[in-house]
Amino acid sequence: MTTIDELDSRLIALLTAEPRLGVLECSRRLGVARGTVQARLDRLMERGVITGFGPDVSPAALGYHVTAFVSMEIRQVAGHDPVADRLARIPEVLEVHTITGDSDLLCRVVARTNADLQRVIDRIVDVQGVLRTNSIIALDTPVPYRVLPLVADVPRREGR
Amino acid sequence: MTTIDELDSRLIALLTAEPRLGVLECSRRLGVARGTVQARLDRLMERGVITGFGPDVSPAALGYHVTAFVSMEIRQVAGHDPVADRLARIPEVLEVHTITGDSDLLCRVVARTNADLQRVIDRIVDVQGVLRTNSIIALDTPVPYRVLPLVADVPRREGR
DNA sequence: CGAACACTAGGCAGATTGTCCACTCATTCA
DNA sequence: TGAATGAGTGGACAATCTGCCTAGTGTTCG
Repeated sequence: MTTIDELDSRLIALLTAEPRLGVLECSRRLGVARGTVQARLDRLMERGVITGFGPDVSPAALGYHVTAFVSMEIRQVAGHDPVADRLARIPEVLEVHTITGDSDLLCRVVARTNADLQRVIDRIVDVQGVLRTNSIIALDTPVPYRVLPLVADVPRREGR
Repeated sequence: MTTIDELDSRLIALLTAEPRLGVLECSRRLGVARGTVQARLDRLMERGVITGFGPDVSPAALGYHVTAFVSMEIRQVAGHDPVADRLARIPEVLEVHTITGDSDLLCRVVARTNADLQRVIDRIVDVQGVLRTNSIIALDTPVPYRVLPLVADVPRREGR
């Protein structure tokens, strides 16, 4: 299994805090040679630990102030799920999971307003194979998505 | 409300596809002057549309192969929620939302294995104020988190 | 009309990148 | 033990990019 050491962890934390940092500046801050940082970064990406440096876009800043989790029951089919494909065509659907429990799929959607959410849900319900949906609105997000604590935790768990 | 035009959209899409691109290269690909790209980027960040360029870390690559959504009922308190604060101290808790519906909080957690998930849930249950939890495991994620379709959609909706 | 704004096109010095190299140190293993 | 391997260091190189500035051109709008 892939693991990371303390230097990797510090590097990721540093880049998370100040993503625009160059390799050279990172090496200075971490107190290691530039080549080392470069090699570490390359390896982290090769191993898939870091999947990219994509710009983080805030849906809220674009006017999508409503976030909701929509779980749904679908007509089960064998093999690859065509329902997920169709859901993927709805821009407001940001994420889709197949899940355990009473429902089959759980997706995260955003909308401009509550009224707009209705429109989005209607689109979801319209998707062929969707039998029933259940929506939960996220009122607030006291802990926004983050991975840093996990990254900081890994080298500790792996032993020094 | 903040909005973006087609050039912003293309810029974000380009950077999402190839995040390591520099401003100069972006300007070439988009067919505009470097200063324009620079100004657009600055504005997008000022307005909070782009919140950062943090490295995207894959929990799975670190050995956290299990993702679950844990909803919970909590002892309601007025004002700022101390339960969320305590949940935030658990590294495996990646995200916390307050929600509508039967439950009060919904959080996304990861764990190394199903057995490990039990440990994480135990930690959650141990949090003062948490009365009851309900876990749903994400078996598969046919649509991983994405914002691109939304970004591509905005300029269209805003009119040309 | 004039002001404000966004964009283009260019120039400049300084910093950074990608890519080499040679050397050291620790670990692994025949 | 001794050789091989992998990781890190420190330094060097040309090519490139960055931040910053100037000047000119359209557009929009009060």
